[in-house]
Amino acid sequence: MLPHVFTMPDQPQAARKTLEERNQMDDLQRLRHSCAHVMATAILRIWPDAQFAYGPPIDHEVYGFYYDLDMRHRITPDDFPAIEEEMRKVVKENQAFERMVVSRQEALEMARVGRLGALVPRPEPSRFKLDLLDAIPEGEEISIFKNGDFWDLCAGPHVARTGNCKAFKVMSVASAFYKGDANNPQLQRLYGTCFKNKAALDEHLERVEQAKQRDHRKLGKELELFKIDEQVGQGLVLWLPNGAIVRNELQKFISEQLEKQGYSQVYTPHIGKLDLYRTSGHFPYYEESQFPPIAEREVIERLSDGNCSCADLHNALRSGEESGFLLKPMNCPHHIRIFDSKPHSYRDLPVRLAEFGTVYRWEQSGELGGMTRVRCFTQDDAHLFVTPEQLDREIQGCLELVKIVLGTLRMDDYRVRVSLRDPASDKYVGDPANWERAENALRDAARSLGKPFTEEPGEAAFYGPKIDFVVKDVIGREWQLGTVQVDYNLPERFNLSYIGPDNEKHRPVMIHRAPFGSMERFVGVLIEHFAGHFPVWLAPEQVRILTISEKFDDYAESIFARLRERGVRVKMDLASDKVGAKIRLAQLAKVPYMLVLGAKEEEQQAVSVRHRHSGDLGMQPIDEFVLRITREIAERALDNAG
RNA sequence: GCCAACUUAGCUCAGUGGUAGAGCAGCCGAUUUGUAAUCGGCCGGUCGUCGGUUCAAAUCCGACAGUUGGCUCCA
Repeated sequence: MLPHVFTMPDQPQAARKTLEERNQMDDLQRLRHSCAHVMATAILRIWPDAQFAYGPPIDHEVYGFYYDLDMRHRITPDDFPAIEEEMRKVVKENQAFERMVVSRQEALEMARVGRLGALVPRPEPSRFKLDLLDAIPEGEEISIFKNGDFWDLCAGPHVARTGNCKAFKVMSVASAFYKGDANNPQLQRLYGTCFKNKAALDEHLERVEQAKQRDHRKLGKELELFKIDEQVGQGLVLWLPNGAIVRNELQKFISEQLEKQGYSQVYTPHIGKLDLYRTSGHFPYYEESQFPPIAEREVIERLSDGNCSCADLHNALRSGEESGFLLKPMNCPHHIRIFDSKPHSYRDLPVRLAEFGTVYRWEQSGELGGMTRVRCFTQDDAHLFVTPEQLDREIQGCLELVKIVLGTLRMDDYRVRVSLRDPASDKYVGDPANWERAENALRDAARSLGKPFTEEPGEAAFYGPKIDFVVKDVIGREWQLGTVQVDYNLPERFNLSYIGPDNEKHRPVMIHRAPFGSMERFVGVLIEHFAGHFPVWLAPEQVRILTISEKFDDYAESIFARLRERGVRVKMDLASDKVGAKIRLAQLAKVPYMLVLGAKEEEQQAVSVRHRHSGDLGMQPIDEFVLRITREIAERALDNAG
């Protein structure tokens, strides 16, 4: 479950737009596309052997376009100034973008003599352009765009002159497989962006810089929320005390909601027998994304005595000849065995089994990062066993939960994706009528969220349709958080049943749902959502007491005790610093409330309250503050000041 | 997994072939302070690891590990 989603710029094939779509390309895209040509021109002047592939404008938070290329020189960020310098010259030359329609023959000839994506004919053919030409359907118009000496196979459209690309920046260099296929060679991908004017560019760069300040990896370190330790392992999150508080509060909150919705919470072990996952189909089908199986000591010893190799052991486990265990990649098999531990009447249904269940997946090393892509994570998982008639209502219930929790955190910047089956394919299990019903139920549920959603036929799993919640991180990457999936497959595989009113056995339908995905990813996204300024109920440190001088240590102790007794997470700063310094530290630690204590306060049994956003709130009786903060915590209120 | 860049004190970073530096944090002392940095001292690193080149390596080369940006993958 929990597919991680990564959406990047349109891949070439998908990018083949119709003429109409291209005409609708907005001004900014047109400008950026033109800037990509300016960049290519500049690169060729510096490195004449560059072979260009694709160079589209993209819809991305940070980047505005890229151009994929291949050449001997490896571009590094040190090269950016020189590239930009050369680009400025091209802009200054104010070359006209000229469109020229050619026949396929003519285009092929240009590519053969290396004239496309080039300043002059070259000994080497324009190999990517040749390939690109192949992809253009017969009968479609083929156009060449020229600016100065640079000729490129390009559908356009472009701005009038290179002089329009006034405000640009080369942003980043990375690599990309040609045509997005891992079997193809890797090209250098140079990202850049371009705006109408310098002010707009500067504003954009400033925004990108601001966004980086909220990166959960940076804040996670600064606020001591979590760490990933080299000695523990890649992709294995250590929740530090502060992060653990945030997670705990969230889990408490979610648990409360689960109770209200009639869920039963369960606990299950982190491993299970291989046979369990054979039944579920997870092993060895998804083998490459699981940690390798665990063999029993007795088996290892017996086989080693017979000179058995690692490969033999592996094969014996794989084939089932020997038994072993698997770190669980999903919680459903365990929950299914709980459901199946006794017979069920239709009157018992729905059975809703919930667990903050920890799962392990072998993600590729290059994909790991922060808390958003890890190898061990805890899902806010649950499995609902329902009759077909109950499906609609239960799906609705799942979305209710999402609405409540995301609403409380005011996280409304997500998109909803409904994944449906591909009508043309026959890979799907389960009765088509049931699918129809489930898809309608999911669609209705999505509609009830009151947010725009996309329907994506062909994206459903083979076992059932689903609805996903997708959010963006600070650098524009999309991550899937929650998911609600209907499953017709596992009840079959485990031969689940309930006794219906007709006294016959019936097959239940399962719903997998993890409304926030994993605690790791959710908290990672949450850190960025709040920029580390957690609302009081989530804040690891809710109040910090700052004394004016050591004379007030005793008074501080009494306030401290008072707050702690009421369950408030409070700390004291009794150092001999000035208040200004103490405030600075508390602000940097993003503590929501600071209580400044001096002579005035002690005299009147009061506290001077400072809020991290609103500043000095003045002096108030301690009782009043206790009331204020405990209410704020109980209500799970957000900072008014944001 | 692939391509590239990066890895120096707990943190942020300087140091490009000649015996390791700063600020912050920590500790000690002085100061007793009113809403975003009081002053001074001390402690702290076999420069990611291993190997190579060199009279000499944080610095050059290689392998490995980790991080970052992409690509690929993601039940």
